[in-house]
Amino acid sequence: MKKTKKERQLALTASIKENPFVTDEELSANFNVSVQTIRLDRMELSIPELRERIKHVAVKTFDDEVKSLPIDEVIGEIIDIELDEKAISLFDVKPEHVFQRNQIARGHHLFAQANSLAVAVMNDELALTVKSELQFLRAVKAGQRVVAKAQVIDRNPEKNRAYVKVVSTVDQATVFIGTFEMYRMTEQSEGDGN
Amino acid sequence: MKKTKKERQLALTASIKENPFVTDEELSANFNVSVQTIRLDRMELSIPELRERIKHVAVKTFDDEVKSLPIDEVIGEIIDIELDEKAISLFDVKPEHVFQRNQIARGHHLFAQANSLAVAVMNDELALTVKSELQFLRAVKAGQRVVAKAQVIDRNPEKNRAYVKVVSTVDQATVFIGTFEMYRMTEQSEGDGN
DNA sequence: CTGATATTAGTACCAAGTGCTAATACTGGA
DNA sequence: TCCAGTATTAGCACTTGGTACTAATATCAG
Repeated sequence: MKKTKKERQLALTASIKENPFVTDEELSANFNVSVQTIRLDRMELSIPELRERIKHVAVKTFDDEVKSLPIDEVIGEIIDIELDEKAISLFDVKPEHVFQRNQIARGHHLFAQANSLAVAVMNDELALTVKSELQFLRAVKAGQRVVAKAQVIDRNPEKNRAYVKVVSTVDQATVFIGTFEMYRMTEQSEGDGN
Repeated sequence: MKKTKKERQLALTASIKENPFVTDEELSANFNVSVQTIRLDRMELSIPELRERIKHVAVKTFDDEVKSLPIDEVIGEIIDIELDEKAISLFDVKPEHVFQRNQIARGHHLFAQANSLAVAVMNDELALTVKSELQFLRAVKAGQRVVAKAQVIDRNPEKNRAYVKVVSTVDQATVFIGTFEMYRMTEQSEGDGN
């Protein structure tokens, strides 16, 4: 049985977002409605026609040929944080994070999650990693969710240091342990003129 | 005065390369020839029509929109490698690798370069990092080129282990030192059924 | 001046639409 | 049950940026 207008329009939006190259005709076939209905839907949702959509995608790429995104600000999603104390982040391992050969996550992704969490938990203008010791205990595979828990275990205000321990687990099993010696830059004294 | 056919076709190719979004009509105006001439030129040069050109640009970007995020197979460019012995890679620090606040490179990029170099130097089907110790000695800024040198310093064939030391420098100054205990997986014995 | 090459013109057609009008279907409430 | 209002479908003219093809002119070289 057919979906309601609302459901269809939601699905339509999703469908086009996922594949901007789809024509009204294909959509009408997918949703078992007439092409006109699809057009009306697009109007209401103010989704431009195929050619415009494609053009936008193309222009976008043409523009940013420069930037080619790096790893994001924080790797993983921080779901809990108590500054200067502890923090937790989640990282979903996707196919692009693993070795093709055996689907095992590359070490630097686990490190990136842990390290950026260690940086985030510091209650400072900026924190830099000085030293770190890592143990990769268990292979993590694509599709798994890594939970990283960071804990500030020690501080040395005179030397502007803090020590953070990060334990990452998958389904309660520890897969990675890292300790980080962080250099904190709280003082704005030597800030730039900006 | 008008250009010869050859000149025009050269200019046309360049023109379209520079701006794939130009229509035949615009081109015909640019070169002071008829639209048909432009079409004939495109035929001879086998340059596809506007929409196809745009679509290709769009598809390209759409493709790498998916994969762009992961760090690539090897971070940095390997310029010299002696399997099981040593390897060297270059990594140019770009704006996207640094903290916005102070332009200092994020630790995980240095780690990623070093770690992937350590993996690469292993003469094995696959190598995984087991443990590692890192020192971030000096801040690296955007625009600098990091030279990472990996050296296999020890081996323990019975335990399938190897030890790799990576020293990264910028202008001869050491910025990062990492030691990696690697687990090697040479034996195909326990391979999956794939 | 002739023949080949180059250019222009014009027609029919296509895809993937927009914009508009009109008919039909469906659905909820008095 | 009927009626109003919303939803859906249909149909037609028109638009862009072309393709495919034919035919008429220009232009130039020997």
